Amino acid sequence: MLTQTQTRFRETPAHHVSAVVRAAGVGSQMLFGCPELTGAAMAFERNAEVYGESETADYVYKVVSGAVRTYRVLSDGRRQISGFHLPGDVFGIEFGEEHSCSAEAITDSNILVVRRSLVFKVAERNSDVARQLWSLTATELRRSQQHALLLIKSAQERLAAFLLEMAARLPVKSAVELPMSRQDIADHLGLTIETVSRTLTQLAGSSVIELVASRRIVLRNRTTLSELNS
Amino acid sequence: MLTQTQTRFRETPAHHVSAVVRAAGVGSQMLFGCPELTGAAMAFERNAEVYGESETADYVYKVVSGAVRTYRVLSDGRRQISGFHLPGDVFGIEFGEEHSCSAEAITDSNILVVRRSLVFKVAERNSDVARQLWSLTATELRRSQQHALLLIKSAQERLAAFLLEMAARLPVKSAVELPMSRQDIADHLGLTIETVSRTLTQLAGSSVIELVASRRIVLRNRTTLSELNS
DNA sequence: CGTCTTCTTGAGCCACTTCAAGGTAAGTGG
DNA sequence: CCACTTACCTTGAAGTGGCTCAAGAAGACG
Repeated sequence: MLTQTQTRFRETPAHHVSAVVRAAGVGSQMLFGCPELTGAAMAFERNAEVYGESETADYVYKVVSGAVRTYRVLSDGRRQISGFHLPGDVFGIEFGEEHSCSAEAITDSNILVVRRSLVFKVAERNSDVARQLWSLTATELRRSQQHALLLIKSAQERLAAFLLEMAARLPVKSAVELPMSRQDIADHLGLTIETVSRTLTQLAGSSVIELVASRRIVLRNRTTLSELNS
Repeated sequence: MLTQTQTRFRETPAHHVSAVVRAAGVGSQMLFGCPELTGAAMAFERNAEVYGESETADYVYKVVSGAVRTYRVLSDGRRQISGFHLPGDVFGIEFGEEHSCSAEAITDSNILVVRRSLVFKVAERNSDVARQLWSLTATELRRSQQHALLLIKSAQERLAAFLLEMAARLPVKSAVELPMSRQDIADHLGLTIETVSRTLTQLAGSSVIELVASRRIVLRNRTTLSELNS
Protein backbone atom coordinates (compact mmCIF):
# COMPACT_ATOMS: atom_id res chain seq x y z
CA MET A 1 0.00 0.00 0.00
CA LEU A 2 2.39 2.52 1.24
CA THR A 3 5.44 2.88 -0.82
CA GLN A 4 7.13 5.14 1.65
CA THR A 5 10.42 3.62 2.44
CA GLN A 6 13.56 2.12 3.57
CA THR A 7 15.61 -0.57 1.93
CA ARG A 8 13.73 -3.41 0.42
CA PHE A 9 15.63 -6.53 1.29
CA ARG A 10 15.34 -9.22 -1.31
CA GLU A 11 18.13 -11.63 -0.63
CA THR A 12 20.59 -11.84 2.18
CA PRO A 13 24.28 -11.03 1.90
CA ALA A 14 26.68 -13.77 0.91
CA HIS A 15 28.06 -14.80 4.25
CA HIS A 16 24.90 -15.51 6.18
CA VAL A 17 26.22 -18.65 7.68
CA SER A 18 25.56 -17.48 11.21
CA ALA A 19 29.01 -18.52 12.28
CA VAL A 20 31.71 -17.32 9.97
CA VAL A 21 33.20 -16.91 13.32
CA ARG A 22 36.75 -18.03 13.34
CA ALA A 23 37.17 -18.38 17.10
CA ALA A 24 39.18 -15.42 18.25
CA GLY A 25 42.44 -16.03 20.00
CA VAL A 26 41.54 -13.26 22.41
CA GLY A 27 41.02 -14.11 26.07
CA SER A 28 37.58 -14.07 27.62
CA GLN A 29 35.59 -11.71 29.81
CA MET A 30 32.67 -11.60 32.16
CA LEU A 31 29.23 -10.59 31.00
CA PHE A 32 27.55 -9.69 34.23
CA GLY A 33 30.50 -8.94 36.43
CA CYS A 34 30.15 -12.55 37.54
CA PRO A 35 33.10 -14.91 37.12
CA GLU A 36 30.78 -17.86 36.48
CA LEU A 37 29.45 -16.11 33.40
CA THR A 38 32.57 -15.80 31.39
CA GLY A 39 31.96 -15.37 27.70
CA ALA A 40 33.76 -16.92 24.78
CA ALA A 41 35.07 -14.33 22.34
CA MET A 42 33.90 -14.67 18.76
CA ALA A 43 34.75 -12.61 15.71
CA PHE A 44 32.11 -11.64 13.19
CA GLU A 45 32.85 -10.13 9.82
CA ARG A 46 31.15 -7.03 8.54
CA ASN A 47 27.53 -7.90 7.64
CA ALA A 48 27.74 -11.38 9.16
CA GLU A 49 24.57 -12.55 10.87
CA VAL A 50 24.83 -13.05 14.61
CA TYR A 51 21.38 -14.58 14.88
CA GLY A 52 18.12 -14.54 12.98
CA GLU A 53 14.62 -13.52 14.00
CA SER A 54 12.63 -16.38 15.55
CA GLU A 55 15.74 -18.54 15.88
CA THR A 56 15.94 -20.12 19.32
CA ALA A 57 17.83 -17.85 21.67
CA ASP A 58 20.68 -20.08 22.79
CA TYR A 59 23.14 -17.34 23.65
CA VAL A 60 23.44 -13.94 25.22
CA TYR A 61 25.89 -11.51 23.62
CA LYS A 62 28.09 -8.59 24.55
CA VAL A 63 29.88 -6.34 22.12
CA VAL A 64 33.60 -6.04 22.77
CA SER A 65 34.55 -4.10 19.68
CA GLY A 66 32.74 -3.14 16.49
CA ALA A 67 28.99 -2.57 16.27
CA VAL A 68 25.83 -4.62 15.80
CA ARG A 69 22.38 -3.82 14.42
CA THR A 70 19.20 -5.60 15.45
CA TYR A 71 16.36 -5.36 12.97
CA ARG A 72 13.14 -6.74 11.61
CA VAL A 73 12.05 -7.00 8.02
CA LEU A 74 8.43 -6.66 6.91
CA SER A 75 6.99 -9.02 4.35
CA ASP A 76 7.36 -6.41 1.61
CA GLY A 77 11.01 -5.84 2.38
CA ARG A 78 10.90 -2.70 4.50
CA ARG A 79 13.49 -2.99 7.23
CA GLN A 80 13.46 -1.40 10.64
CA ILE A 81 16.63 -1.30 12.68
CA SER A 82 15.38 -1.37 16.24
CA GLY A 83 18.74 -0.62 17.75
CA PHE A 84 22.48 -0.27 17.40
CA HIS A 85 24.71 -2.07 19.90
CA LEU A 86 28.12 -0.61 20.67
CA PRO A 87 31.10 -1.83 22.68
CA GLY A 88 29.98 -2.68 26.22
CA ASP A 89 26.36 -3.29 25.25
CA VAL A 90 24.70 -6.60 26.02
CA PHE A 91 22.15 -7.76 23.45
CA GLY A 92 20.13 -10.78 22.46
CA ILE A 93 18.60 -11.33 25.90
CA GLU A 94 15.16 -12.83 25.58
CA PHE A 95 12.58 -13.84 28.12
CA GLY A 96 10.90 -16.17 25.66
CA GLU A 97 12.57 -18.96 23.77
CA GLU A 98 13.24 -17.19 20.51
CA HIS A 99 14.82 -14.00 19.26
CA SER A 100 12.43 -11.20 18.39
CA CYS A 101 14.89 -9.55 15.98
CA SER A 102 17.72 -10.50 13.71
CA ALA A 103 21.23 -9.28 14.54
CA GLU A 104 24.13 -8.52 12.21
CA ALA A 105 27.61 -7.13 12.67
CA ILE A 106 27.86 -3.66 11.12
CA THR A 107 31.65 -3.69 11.00
CA ASP A 108 34.08 -6.49 11.82
CA SER A 109 33.29 -7.11 15.47
CA ASN A 110 34.41 -9.07 18.48
CA ILE A 111 31.56 -10.37 20.57
CA LEU A 112 31.40 -12.26 23.85
CA VAL A 113 28.98 -15.14 23.95
CA VAL A 114 27.51 -17.05 26.89
CA ARG A 115 24.99 -19.86 26.81
CA ARG A 116 21.60 -18.56 27.82
CA SER A 117 20.81 -21.70 29.80
CA LEU A 118 23.91 -21.06 31.90
CA VAL A 119 22.91 -17.45 32.54
CA PHE A 120 19.50 -18.64 33.67
CA LYS A 121 20.93 -21.32 35.90
CA VAL A 122 23.16 -18.79 37.62
CA ALA A 123 20.31 -16.27 37.85
CA GLU A 124 18.24 -18.79 39.78
CA ARG A 125 20.71 -18.82 42.65
CA ASN A 126 22.25 -15.40 42.24
CA SER A 127 19.53 -12.80 42.63
CA ASP A 128 21.95 -10.09 41.57
CA VAL A 129 22.32 -11.66 38.15
CA ALA A 130 18.55 -12.11 37.96
CA ARG A 131 18.23 -8.44 38.74
CA GLN A 132 20.68 -7.54 36.00
CA LEU A 133 18.67 -9.53 33.48
CA TRP A 134 15.61 -7.54 34.40
CA SER A 135 17.59 -4.31 34.41
CA LEU A 136 18.87 -4.91 30.90
CA THR A 137 15.39 -5.66 29.61
CA ALA A 138 14.06 -2.54 31.34
CA THR A 139 16.79 -0.41 29.78
CA GLU A 140 15.98 -1.79 26.39
CA LEU A 141 12.32 -1.05 26.98
CA ARG A 142 13.14 2.60 27.68
CA ARG A 143 15.21 2.75 24.53
CA SER A 144 12.43 1.23 22.52
CA GLN A 145 9.89 3.71 23.89
CA GLN A 146 12.27 6.56 23.16
CA HIS A 147 12.66 5.17 19.67
CA ALA A 148 8.91 5.05 19.14
CA LEU A 149 8.67 8.64 20.32
CA LEU A 150 11.35 9.60 17.83
CA LEU A 151 9.34 8.14 14.98
CA ILE A 152 6.60 10.73 15.29
CA LYS A 153 9.05 13.61 14.87
CA SER A 154 10.29 15.47 11.77
CA ALA A 155 13.34 14.36 9.83
CA GLN A 156 15.47 17.13 11.37
CA GLU A 157 14.40 16.20 14.87
CA ARG A 158 15.10 12.52 14.26
CA LEU A 159 18.57 13.21 12.96
CA ALA A 160 19.31 15.59 15.84
CA ALA A 161 18.25 12.95 18.35
CA PHE A 162 20.27 10.30 16.56
CA LEU A 163 23.45 12.36 16.45
CA LEU A 164 23.19 13.32 20.11
CA GLU A 165 22.61 9.72 21.13
CA MET A 166 25.57 8.50 19.11
CA ALA A 167 27.78 11.27 20.47
CA ALA A 168 26.82 10.18 23.98
CA ARG A 169 27.34 6.47 23.38
CA LEU A 170 30.41 6.44 21.17
CA PRO A 171 33.89 7.09 22.60
CA VAL A 172 34.38 10.81 23.10
CA LYS A 173 36.43 12.34 20.31
CA SER A 174 36.45 15.63 18.49
CA ALA A 175 34.15 14.12 15.86
CA VAL A 176 31.47 11.45 16.05
CA GLU A 177 32.69 8.40 14.15
CA LEU A 178 29.63 6.57 12.89
CA PRO A 179 30.09 2.86 12.26
CA MET A 180 26.90 2.56 10.20
CA SER A 181 25.89 3.54 6.67
CA ARG A 182 23.31 6.12 5.66
CA GLN A 183 20.99 3.25 4.80
CA ASP A 184 21.28 1.88 8.33
CA ILE A 185 20.54 5.30 9.76
CA ALA A 186 17.55 5.67 7.45
CA ASP A 187 16.17 2.28 8.44
CA HIS A 188 16.62 3.15 12.09
CA LEU A 189 14.93 6.53 11.84
CA GLY A 190 12.10 5.48 9.53
CA LEU A 191 13.30 7.73 6.70
CA THR A 192 14.74 7.18 3.26
CA ILE A 193 18.45 7.33 2.63
CA GLU A 194 17.93 10.45 0.51
CA THR A 195 16.15 12.29 3.30
CA VAL A 196 18.89 11.36 5.75
CA SER A 197 21.55 12.64 3.38
CA ARG A 198 19.68 15.83 2.56
CA THR A 199 18.88 16.58 6.19
CA LEU A 200 22.50 16.16 7.21
CA THR A 201 23.59 18.46 4.40
CA GLN A 202 21.01 20.94 5.57
CA LEU A 203 22.20 20.79 9.22
CA ALA A 204 25.73 21.29 7.95
CA GLY A 205 24.47 24.25 5.90
CA SER A 206 23.25 25.97 9.06
CA SER A 207 26.56 24.91 10.65
CA VAL A 208 24.89 22.97 13.41
CA ILE A 209 27.13 20.10 12.40
CA GLU A 210 30.17 19.71 10.18
CA LEU A 211 30.52 16.82 7.77
CA VAL A 212 34.24 16.16 7.95
CA ALA A 213 33.70 12.93 6.06
CA SER A 214 30.46 11.09 5.43
CA ARG A 215 30.86 9.07 8.62
CA ARG A 216 32.88 11.63 10.57
CA ILE A 217 30.62 14.33 11.95
CA VAL A 218 31.47 17.18 14.29
CA LEU A 219 28.65 18.54 16.41
CA ARG A 220 29.23 22.30 16.19
CA ASN A 221 26.14 23.42 18.05
CA ARG A 222 24.76 20.94 20.55
CA THR A 223 22.34 23.47 21.96
CA THR A 224 20.48 23.72 18.67
CA LEU A 225 20.54 19.95 18.34
CA SER A 226 19.07 19.57 21.84
CA GLU A 227 16.34 22.05 21.06
CA LEU A 228 15.47 20.08 17.95
CA ASN A 229 15.33 17.02 20.18
CA SER A 230 12.38 18.64 22.04
CA MET B 1 9.74 22.54 13.24
CA LEU B 2 7.40 19.91 12.02
CA THR B 3 3.84 20.79 12.51
CA GLN B 4 2.69 17.30 11.73
CA THR B 5 0.52 16.27 14.56
CA GLN B 6 -1.54 14.94 17.27
CA THR B 7 -3.25 16.78 20.02
CA ARG B 8 -1.41 19.69 21.46
CA PHE B 9 -1.94 19.53 25.17
CA ARG B 10 -1.95 22.94 26.75
CA GLU B 11 -3.54 22.43 30.12
CA THR B 12 -4.54 19.32 31.92
CA PRO B 13 -8.11 18.19 32.48
CA ALA B 14 -9.96 19.46 35.52
CA HIS B 15 -9.59 16.53 37.87
CA HIS B 16 -5.84 15.98 37.81
CA VAL B 17 -5.58 15.50 41.50
CA SER B 18 -3.96 12.10 41.05
CA ALA B 19 -6.37 10.56 43.51
CA VAL B 20 -9.95 11.48 42.87
CA VAL B 21 -10.09 7.97 43.91
CA ARG B 22 -12.92 7.36 46.28
CA ALA B 23 -11.74 4.00 47.59
CA ALA B 24 -13.92 1.38 46.00
CA GLY B 25 -16.00 -0.88 48.20
CA VAL B 26 -15.01 -3.78 46.01
CA GLY B 27 -12.95 -6.57 47.56
CA SER B 28 -9.29 -7.02 46.68
CA GLN B 29 -7.33 -9.34 44.47
CA MET B 30 -3.86 -10.69 43.90
CA LEU B 31 -1.53 -9.11 41.42
CA PHE B 32 0.93 -11.86 40.78
CA GLY B 33 -1.03 -14.89 41.81
CA CYS B 34 0.65 -14.43 45.15
CA PRO B 35 -1.49 -13.97 48.30
CA GLU B 36 1.11 -11.68 49.86
CA LEU B 37 0.65 -9.25 47.01
CA THR B 38 -2.96 -8.42 47.39
CA GLY B 39 -3.93 -5.13 45.83
CA ALA B 40 -6.22 -2.44 47.15
CA ALA B 41 -8.98 -1.57 44.71
CA MET B 42 -9.22 2.05 43.65
CA ALA B 43 -11.67 3.77 41.37
CA PHE B 44 -10.54 6.36 38.85
CA GLU B 45 -12.88 8.60 36.94
CA ARG B 46 -12.68 9.04 33.21
CA ASN B 47 -9.58 11.14 32.39
CA ALA B 48 -8.25 11.01 35.94
CA GLU B 49 -4.51 10.79 36.22
CA VAL B 50 -3.18 7.56 37.72
CA TYR B 51 0.40 8.82 37.85
CA GLY B 52 2.55 11.37 36.09
CA GLU B 53 5.76 11.04 34.12
CA SER B 54 8.87 11.26 36.30
CA GLU B 55 6.84 10.92 39.47
CA THR B 56 8.39 8.38 41.84
CA ALA B 57 6.98 4.95 41.14
CA ASP B 58 5.48 4.00 44.49
CA TYR B 59 2.88 1.56 43.21
CA VAL B 60 2.29 -1.16 40.70
CA TYR B 61 -1.13 -1.30 39.05
CA LYS B 62 -3.51 -3.80 37.54
CA VAL B 63 -6.62 -2.94 35.57
CA VAL B 64 -9.76 -4.65 36.89
CA SER B 65 -12.28 -2.84 34.72
CA GLY B 66 -12.13 0.10 32.37
CA ALA B 67 -9.06 1.10 30.40
CA VAL B 68 -5.89 3.13 30.90
CA ARG B 69 -3.57 4.98 28.52
CA THR B 70 0.12 5.58 29.17
CA TYR B 71 1.64 8.46 27.25
CA ARG B 72 4.34 11.04 26.92
CA VAL B 73 4.01 14.62 25.83
CA LEU B 74 6.71 16.47 23.87
CA SER B 75 7.67 20.00 24.79
CA ASP B 76 5.59 21.39 21.92
CA GLY B 77 2.49 19.51 23.00
CA ARG B 78 2.53 16.51 20.70
CA ARG B 79 1.35 13.47 22.62
CA GLN B 80 2.25 9.85 22.03
CA ILE B 81 0.19 7.16 23.67
CA SER B 82 2.67 4.35 24.17
CA GLY B 83 0.06 1.81 25.15
CA PHE B 84 -3.49 1.00 26.17
CA HIS B 85 -4.03 -1.17 29.24
CA LEU B 86 -7.14 -3.30 29.42
CA PRO B 87 -8.70 -5.44 32.17
CA GLY B 88 -6.16 -7.97 33.41
CA ASP B 89 -3.15 -5.91 32.33
CA VAL B 90 -0.49 -4.92 34.84
CA PHE B 91 1.11 -1.54 34.25
CA GLY B 92 3.34 1.02 35.91
CA ILE B 93 6.14 -1.43 36.70
CA GLU B 94 9.46 0.33 36.63
CA PHE B 95 12.97 -0.86 37.20
CA GLY B 96 14.18 2.63 38.03
CA GLU B 97 12.73 4.89 40.67
CA GLU B 98 10.44 6.97 38.50
CA HIS B 99 7.71 6.47 35.96
CA SER B 100 8.72 6.85 32.33
CA CYS B 101 5.20 7.72 31.18
CA SER B 102 2.08 9.33 32.53
CA ALA B 103 -1.03 7.20 32.99
CA GLU B 104 -4.70 8.21 32.81
CA ALA B 105 -7.97 6.36 33.02
CA ILE B 106 -9.70 6.39 29.63
CA THR B 107 -13.09 5.50 31.07
CA ASP B 108 -14.18 5.15 34.68
CA SER B 109 -11.94 2.34 35.87
CA ASN B 110 -11.26 0.09 38.81
CA ILE B 111 -7.63 -0.53 39.41
CA LEU B 112 -5.73 -2.70 41.87
CA VAL B 113 -2.77 -1.06 43.54
CA VAL B 114 0.16 -2.61 45.43
CA ARG B 115 3.12 -0.81 46.95
CA ARG B 116 6.14 -1.28 44.78
CA SER B 117 8.44 -1.67 47.78
CA LEU B 118 6.32 -4.60 48.91
CA VAL B 119 6.48 -6.24 45.50
CA PHE B 120 10.25 -5.88 45.51
CA LYS B 121 10.55 -7.27 49.01
CA VAL B 122 8.54 -10.33 48.06
CA ALA B 123 10.47 -10.70 44.79
CA GLU B 124 13.72 -10.92 46.73
CA ARG B 125 12.62 -14.12 48.43
CA ASN B 126 10.17 -15.44 45.89
CA SER B 127 12.03 -16.02 42.63
CA ASP B 128 8.76 -16.75 40.87
CA VAL B 129 7.57 -13.21 41.54
CA ALA B 130 10.96 -11.87 40.45
CA ARG B 131 10.54 -13.84 37.26
CA GLN B 132 7.09 -12.39 36.70
CA LEU B 133 8.44 -8.89 37.05
CA TRP B 134 10.97 -9.60 34.36
CA SER B 135 8.36 -11.33 32.24
CA LEU B 136 6.06 -8.33 32.36
CA THR B 137 8.84 -5.96 31.38
CA ALA B 138 9.84 -8.30 28.55
CA THR B 139 6.26 -8.44 27.29
CA GLU B 140 6.05 -4.68 27.33
CA LEU B 141 9.33 -4.51 25.43
CA ARG B 142 7.89 -6.70 22.69
CA ARG B 143 4.82 -4.50 22.53
CA SER B 144 6.93 -1.40 22.31
CA GLN B 145 9.02 -2.86 19.49
CA GLN B 146 5.89 -3.90 17.68
CA HIS B 147 4.59 -0.38 18.18
CA ALA B 148 7.76 1.15 16.74
CA LEU B 149 7.45 -1.15 13.75
CA LEU B 150 3.88 -0.01 13.29
CA LEU B 151 4.98 3.60 13.09
CA ILE B 152 6.82 3.12 9.83
CA LYS B 153 3.72 1.79 8.07
CA SER B 154 0.95 3.52 6.11
CA ALA B 155 -2.19 4.85 7.78
CA GLN B 156 -4.24 1.88 6.51
CA GLU B 157 -1.71 -0.60 7.81
CA ARG B 158 -1.58 1.09 11.19
CA LEU B 159 -5.34 1.05 11.56
CA ALA B 160 -5.55 -2.57 10.44
CA ALA B 161 -2.94 -3.56 13.03
CA PHE B 162 -4.70 -1.55 15.69
CA LEU B 163 -8.10 -3.06 15.04
CA LEU B 164 -6.74 -6.60 15.01
CA GLU B 165 -4.88 -6.02 18.26
CA MET B 166 -7.93 -4.58 19.94
CA ALA B 167 -10.11 -7.40 18.67
CA ALA B 168 -7.66 -9.86 20.17
CA ARG B 169 -7.33 -8.12 23.52
CA LEU B 170 -10.89 -6.96 24.16
CA PRO B 171 -13.59 -9.40 25.24
CA VAL B 172 -14.85 -11.35 22.24
CA LYS B 173 -18.13 -9.98 20.95
CA SER B 174 -19.72 -9.56 17.57
CA ALA B 175 -18.28 -6.08 17.39
CA VAL B 176 -15.12 -4.52 18.79
CA GLU B 177 -16.10 -2.02 21.50
CA LEU B 178 -13.37 0.59 21.65
CA PRO B 179 -13.02 2.38 24.96
CA MET B 180 -10.88 5.18 23.49
CA SER B 181 -11.58 8.23 21.35
CA ARG B 182 -10.36 8.88 17.82
CA GLN B 183 -7.86 11.32 19.28
CA ASP B 184 -6.43 8.60 21.51
CA ILE B 185 -6.14 6.27 18.54
CA ALA B 186 -4.48 9.00 16.50
CA ASP B 187 -1.97 9.73 19.25
CA HIS B 188 -1.21 6.04 19.57
CA LEU B 189 -0.72 5.48 15.85
CA GLY B 190 1.19 8.68 15.14
CA LEU B 191 -1.55 10.06 12.88
CA THR B 192 -4.00 12.94 13.07
CA ILE B 193 -7.56 12.44 14.16
CA GLU B 194 -8.71 13.33 10.65
CA THR B 195 -6.57 10.66 9.05
CA VAL B 196 -7.85 8.06 11.52
CA SER B 197 -11.43 8.98 10.77
CA ARG B 198 -10.93 9.05 7.01
CA THR B 199 -9.05 5.77 6.97
CA LEU B 200 -11.77 4.02 8.97
CA THR B 201 -14.41 5.41 6.62
CA GLN B 202 -12.33 4.14 3.73
CA LEU B 203 -11.99 0.64 5.23
CA ALA B 204 -15.72 0.64 5.79
CA GLY B 205 -16.19 1.72 2.16
CA SER B 206 -14.36 -1.40 0.98
CA SER B 207 -16.43 -3.32 3.57
CA VAL B 208 -13.36 -4.63 5.36
CA ILE B 209 -14.98 -3.28 8.51
CA GLU B 210 -18.39 -1.99 9.45
CA LEU B 211 -18.85 1.15 11.54
CA VAL B 212 -21.89 0.21 13.59
CA ALA B 213 -21.26 3.25 15.78
CA SER B 214 -18.14 5.34 16.02
CA ARG B 215 -16.74 3.14 18.77
CA ARG B 216 -18.47 -0.09 17.76
CA ILE B 217 -16.69 -1.68 14.86
CA VAL B 218 -17.32 -5.05 13.24
CA LEU B 219 -14.38 -6.69 11.49
CA ARG B 220 -15.98 -8.04 8.32
CA ASN B 221 -12.85 -9.24 6.62
CA ARG B 222 -10.03 -10.20 8.91
CA THR B 223 -8.01 -11.73 6.12
CA THR B 224 -7.69 -8.41 4.36
CA LEU B 225 -6.84 -6.73 7.65
CA SER B 226 -4.12 -9.30 8.32
CA GLU B 227 -2.67 -8.80 4.88
CA LEU B 228 -2.54 -5.07 5.52
CA ASN B 229 -0.75 -5.90 8.76
CA SER B 230 2.13 -7.35 6.67
C1' DC C 1 -33.96 21.25 22.97
C1' DG C 2 -29.94 23.79 23.43
C1' DT C 3 -24.97 22.92 24.64
C1' DC C 4 -20.81 20.47 24.47
C1' DT C 5 -17.98 17.01 22.87
C1' DT C 6 -16.73 13.90 19.42
C1' DC C 7 -16.55 12.51 14.84
C1' DT C 8 -16.67 13.21 9.79
C1' DT C 9 -15.78 15.42 5.46
C1' DG C 10 -13.69 18.73 2.14
C1' DA C 11 -9.95 21.47 -0.15
C1' DG C 12 -5.40 22.92 -0.37
C1' DC C 13 -0.65 22.35 1.03
C1' DC C 14 3.85 20.54 2.34
C1' DA C 15 7.42 17.27 4.08
C1' DC C 16 9.07 13.40 2.70
C1' DT C 17 9.23 9.91 -0.95
C1' DT C 18 10.31 8.32 -5.55
C1' DC C 19 12.87 8.16 -9.54
C1' DA C 20 17.01 9.35 -11.77
C1' DA C 21 21.66 10.83 -12.24
C1' DG C 22 26.12 12.00 -10.87
C1' DG C 23 29.98 12.24 -7.58
C1' DT C 24 33.27 10.25 -4.11
C1' DA C 25 35.85 6.81 -1.74
C1' DA C 26 37.83 2.40 -1.11
C1' DG C 27 39.54 -1.65 -2.87
C1' DT C 28 41.64 -4.74 -6.59
C1' DG C 29 44.38 -6.32 -10.13
C1' DG C 30 47.59 -5.25 -13.61
C1' DC D 1 50.97 3.75 -9.20
C1' DC D 2 47.08 3.92 -11.96
C1' DA D 3 42.82 2.17 -14.46
C1' DC D 4 38.77 -0.25 -13.24
C1' DT D 5 35.14 -1.75 -10.24
C1' DT D 6 31.95 -1.47 -6.74
C1' DA D 7 29.73 0.37 -2.83
C1' DC D 8 28.23 4.42 -0.81
C1' DC D 9 26.72 9.06 -0.69
C1' DT D 10 24.70 13.38 -2.58
C1' DT D 11 21.72 16.18 -5.34
C1' DG D 12 17.79 17.42 -8.41
C1' DA D 13 12.96 17.33 -10.02
C1' DA D 14 8.50 15.69 -9.65
C1' DG D 15 4.78 13.11 -7.15
C1' DT D 16 1.86 12.01 -3.10
C1' DG D 17 0.16 10.55 1.49
C1' DG D 18 -1.01 12.53 5.32
C1' DC D 19 -1.36 17.22 7.53
C1' DT D 20 -3.70 21.73 8.22
C1' DC D 21 -7.44 24.55 8.30
C1' DA D 22 -12.29 24.92 8.21
C1' DA D 23 -16.89 23.67 8.64
C1' DG D 24 -20.66 20.69 9.40
C1' DA D 25 -22.96 16.28 11.39
C1' DA D 26 -23.93 13.12 15.09
C1' DG D 27 -24.21 11.85 19.67
C1' DA D 28 -24.39 12.56 24.76
C1' DC D 29 -26.29 15.00 28.57
C1' DG D 30 -28.75 17.96 31.52
